[in-house]
Amino acid sequence: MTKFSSQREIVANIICGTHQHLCADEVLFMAKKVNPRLGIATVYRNLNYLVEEGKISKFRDANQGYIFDSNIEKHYHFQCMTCGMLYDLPIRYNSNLDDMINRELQLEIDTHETMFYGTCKKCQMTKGEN
Amino acid sequence: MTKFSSQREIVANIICGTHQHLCADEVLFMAKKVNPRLGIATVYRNLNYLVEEGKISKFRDANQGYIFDSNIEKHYHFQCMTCGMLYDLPIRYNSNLDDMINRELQLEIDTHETMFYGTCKKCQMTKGEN
DNA sequence: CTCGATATCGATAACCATTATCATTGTATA
DNA sequence: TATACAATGATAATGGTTATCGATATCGAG
Repeated sequence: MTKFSSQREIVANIICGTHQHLCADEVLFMAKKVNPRLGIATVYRNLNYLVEEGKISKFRDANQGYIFDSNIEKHYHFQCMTCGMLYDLPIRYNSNLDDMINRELQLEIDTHETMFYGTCKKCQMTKGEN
Repeated sequence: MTKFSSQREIVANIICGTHQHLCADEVLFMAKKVNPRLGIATVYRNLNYLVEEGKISKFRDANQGYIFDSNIEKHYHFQCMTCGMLYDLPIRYNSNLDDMINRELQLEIDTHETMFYGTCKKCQMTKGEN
């Protein structure tokens, strides 16, 4: 039986109240502003609870560690290889791909994750200056 | 200036002579059969050299750590969430996606990586038995 | 309201994959 | 061969995540 805790509420509010992609350290940093005694273990615990409950998702980027995402709709990401910034891409999830592979290769496809890599607008301009 | 070493040759032969996806531990295990003194640092060093030289590629799966892949053609992967097995998918890389995003969102897209998740044929059958 | 069961916290140890260090060994060229 | 230096390999360090466990907080029963 799951009990209320202010720490869980803080973590949930941080990750759900933002449309950014946050790593555990960033969540900890923000959580400490509300409750400075809150620790990294509590952050991971509650982020993983939220993932299990399907309220947020997590994925990996080009670097080490997990990125936590309050957007649980299936969607695609872009990461700038110069500054590391992560963006959601405003293109629709192609579920036809899953169906097609399911049908043609007899695999049970649940989902797919796609990460686009390249250079963001800001870094394209900065490059030109050098 | 890069010099010959038998260890580098062993690692290169293992990863290039297979069509599997190998993690560093697996490469070490196979390399030790040829030269038992070969260490994990040498495995990583030489795998990363090969990646830098563009002779192999590396990516992440659902678990921790890197997967090294001798197939440097852009292609898609499938991972069975039951047994963890990784497969190349026999569908062509959709470079139109990169071009489309490049054009419509003014991002400089170099590439994209897609991982499909689901259940492989073998595990579909095993599931039915329970 | 108080008590007791137990879920949660949080400091920190443990873990695991990867990378860095550095004395030793191997390679190649003058 | 002698010399320069690239590469090795044992191991320490690193960094992110998870496990441990005594202390604390929550909540339902009485």
